[in-house]
Amino acid sequence: MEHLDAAAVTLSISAVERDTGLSKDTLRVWERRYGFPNPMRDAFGERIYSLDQVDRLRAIRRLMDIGHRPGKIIGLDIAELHALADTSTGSGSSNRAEADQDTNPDLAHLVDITKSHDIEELRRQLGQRLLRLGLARFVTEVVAPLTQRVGDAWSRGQMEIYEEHLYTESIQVVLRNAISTIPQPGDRPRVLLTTFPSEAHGVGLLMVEALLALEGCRCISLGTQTPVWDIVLAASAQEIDIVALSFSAVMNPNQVVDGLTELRAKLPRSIEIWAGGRCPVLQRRPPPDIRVVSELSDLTTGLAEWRHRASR
Amino acid sequence: MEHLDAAAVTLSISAVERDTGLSKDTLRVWERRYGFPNPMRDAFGERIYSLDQVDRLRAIRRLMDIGHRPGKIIGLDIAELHALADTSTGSGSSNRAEADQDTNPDLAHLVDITKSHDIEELRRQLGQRLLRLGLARFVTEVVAPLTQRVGDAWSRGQMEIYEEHLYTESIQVVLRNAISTIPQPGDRPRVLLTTFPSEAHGVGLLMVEALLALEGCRCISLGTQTPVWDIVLAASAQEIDIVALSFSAVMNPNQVVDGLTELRAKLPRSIEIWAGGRCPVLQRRPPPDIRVVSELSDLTTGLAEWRHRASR
DNA sequence: TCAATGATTTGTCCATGACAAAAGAGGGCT
DNA sequence: AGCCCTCTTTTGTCATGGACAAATCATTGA
Repeated sequence: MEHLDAAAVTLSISAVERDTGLSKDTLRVWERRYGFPNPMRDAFGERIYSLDQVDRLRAIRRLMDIGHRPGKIIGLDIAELHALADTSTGSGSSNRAEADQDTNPDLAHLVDITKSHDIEELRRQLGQRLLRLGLARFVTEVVAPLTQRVGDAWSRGQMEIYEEHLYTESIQVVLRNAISTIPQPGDRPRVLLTTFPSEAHGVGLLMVEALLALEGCRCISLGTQTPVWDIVLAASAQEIDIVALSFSAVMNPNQVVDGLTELRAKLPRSIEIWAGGRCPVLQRRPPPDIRVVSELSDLTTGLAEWRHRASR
Repeated sequence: MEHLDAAAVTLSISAVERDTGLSKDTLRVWERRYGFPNPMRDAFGERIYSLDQVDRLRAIRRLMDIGHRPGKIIGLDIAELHALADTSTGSGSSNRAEADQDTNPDLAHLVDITKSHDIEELRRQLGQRLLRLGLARFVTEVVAPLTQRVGDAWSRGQMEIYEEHLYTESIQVVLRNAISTIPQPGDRPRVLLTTFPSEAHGVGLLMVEALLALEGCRCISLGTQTPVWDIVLAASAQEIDIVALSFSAVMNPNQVVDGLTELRAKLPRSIEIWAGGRCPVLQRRPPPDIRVVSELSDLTTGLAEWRHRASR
């Protein structure tokens, strides 16, 4: 009778593929080239991976997502991987964000609540701040920096995936509720919100939707993961003025640039493309004829400019 | 629409894997054994599949989901496949669903609204039915069959992906709003809701959450795509009684079975696993010690049983 | 009619080789 | 510095073909 101890648990290669997102091919080729992972074999000669190795693989995956290369980090043990995650900041240590991190005890408090798994309390606290600050300030001063903190904590291995999911779900509940209370939906511009197929993170979209709806935009959200061609179809069917896309730090830079370029080519010039989020490549080499929204506050200025252009 | 490229479009093996749910290994071994699919090769000798073949593969996949075996049907052309799909009813249990499809003009009306792209109207109509029927009947009599219809229409190519996204988003808004108005959250059982990493569809979760919350369960949703090990961690941290998972028809059957078996092995026996959704493999070869929730109405009976057991 | 047994089908795994695309490293140039 | 053009290394994915357990079918005997 086996007990559920972590030591005895092993996974097949397809289970590891499912849990780490690394393809079977990649897992085998790493083993061949780097000697890691180094799975046992079962009675049939098939690979069986220990939980330790899967954890290490996940840590490696996270570091790769923020720009590290497998060959350099695959030899490190789990402690070294975590240490590396601590020193290498994923989302570029911008001065203001750093300051927020250090000086804002309220955010730290909210992160602590998240880690305490008391989601009722988290939602209560979020709701309280929403009421106190109003939706716009709540989004820019609480949700945005808090989400970044949670993302950072996750990429450093200080937070489990399920904790991040609980956080995301709570934010969604609060934001969606708030959005649905915004009285009269505006008319123009009509903004289509979505992400590319490899981007599953949807909180950024909700933040943008909240801010734009407050400013009197008509927001049409497709949720996450829409293929480029379907974005084009939707924009045309919905008579869209602006297509707004959100990119998290974990997205492949080339997919971002290629996708945006392709989208720009397929959309009529009259439709603007706004790209925002924590994805570094947007700052470093933004595609032409795309509006990069670095900060949430850029939304209002961008909107003012659009309205000015439209009124001519 | 611009059909400028329908004939010229080809897909790589990984694109076909994504679109059909058939693994690369399976695609290659079918080619080796049956001579189909029969992809062209590009300049580098890599397989490129025509849209025709992908359509045929999808049709084969659907027939397999209702019990046909690949060797018998892989030689049929697309017309024969469709004919076969029409004659062979999916597992016979679909009398009620079938009747719904044919007799319920209201559902057809809602599908038409979805395809007309008037999301304001769609939400209005949904809200109206919610008020008229109450949340429980709204979920079972409107959302569930409607979602199935939309899914069917999509898999038959009668609906664009973005239209399905618009539908999903509208349902989410309506359901989440309704859920948040359920007055007192119950205490027990504590139910954890989520999906496996390869399952991005979250509407099923919301339906279950609505029904269970109405019955006085405490629902903790992780949203979609949680790795198995994190489900285990979350279940323990949240003192969960029941883990409820949702599976759409497009999920790889083996991933479903393997994942469930693995989860069952890692969770303490005291925590139940409930698996529901339109995934055929759940009916045909359900893993042991898992409660398969075939119909939404099974939730109430299952809950009554759980409470009976718990009260002893 | 049903259960047990042998035959066939089918999906996944394995090992190894190959190669394009991405990322890094220089090297001149302004 | 910064930028653009090379060359080299790294890395993921694809290909081939062999193997085999598990699922399913077909057949036999009670």
